[in-house]
Amino acid sequence: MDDENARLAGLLAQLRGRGERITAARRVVLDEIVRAGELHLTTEELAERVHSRDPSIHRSTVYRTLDFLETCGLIDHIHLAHRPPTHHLRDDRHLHAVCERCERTMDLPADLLDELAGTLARDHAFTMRVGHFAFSGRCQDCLSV
Amino acid sequence: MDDENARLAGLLAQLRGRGERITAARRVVLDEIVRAGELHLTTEELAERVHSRDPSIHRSTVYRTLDFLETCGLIDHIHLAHRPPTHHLRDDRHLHAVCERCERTMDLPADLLDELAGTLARDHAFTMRVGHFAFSGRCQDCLSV
DNA sequence: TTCACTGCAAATAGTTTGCACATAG
DNA sequence: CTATGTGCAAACTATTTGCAGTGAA
Repeated sequence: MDDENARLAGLLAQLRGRGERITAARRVVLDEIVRAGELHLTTEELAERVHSRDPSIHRSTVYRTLDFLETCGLIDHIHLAHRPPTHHLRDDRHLHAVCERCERTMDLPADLLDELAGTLARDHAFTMRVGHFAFSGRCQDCLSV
Repeated sequence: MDDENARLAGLLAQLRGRGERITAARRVVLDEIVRAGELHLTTEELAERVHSRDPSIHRSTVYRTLDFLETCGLIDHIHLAHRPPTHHLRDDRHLHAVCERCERTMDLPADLLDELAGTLARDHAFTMRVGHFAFSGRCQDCLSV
């Protein structure tokens, strides 16, 4: 996908613009996150993909790189149900709901939380970071079980 | 507190009513959860309190007991920010917001999510389990930092 | 008396860290 | 050249499990 290559190039440009170094690890990790798209990959899953592309990149480097990219504001992590956190580009703005029984994840429009975010800000002086946690509950199929 | 003793007695009665055994571990774990009230104790924190009251109760038993009590419907766990899950009585119905910077937890009324829960059920066939995750964001003091 | 519950030790999953070496700029 | 990033091994935190023995009903 040319689209993905362009996206990667843009992200690397952001790093360069901030005066950060571009290393093999950062390039490959970012690339895998771009390629993963709407998949929700955990750190271990990303590490595995990264490692299969470049076996010299150590798992601990992937952990450090993800921290770094998040600090730089390029990516975010999100908690889906009871598995380790997953990572995605920060500009992917949508919400998630996970069925606590079948573990199926569904994507939801980000504006569902707009009103609640407003209420929290107005009445409780709390600025919500939308989307950091998934909603937990039951999908239709699992409701009666 | 007589109130807390009564609450404990009621919970034990529920177990007995279901035909479950009442053991020392179950008694002490439930008692500590009742006494903890609005504190949000992790499994390890509970295990420590339980152990200091009865050193013969092993940490792994506390894990198993918490699972058991949740399966029975007496307690729930909730994810507050980036620490291990915390436990509370199921009939404690309120929401939480955690500041991602100072880690302070604030309690919020449960009805804040009523409308969203309705929308999810109506438009997305998803029945939300309210309160399983805390909101993440920034409290007023940390907003500008 | 019987079977569910528990203690213990060991295994597992996920993540972090110290340090010496490698490398981007 | 030099500070920053990385590999590696080891530590650490949270949790689970197999098994043999204990105790609630």
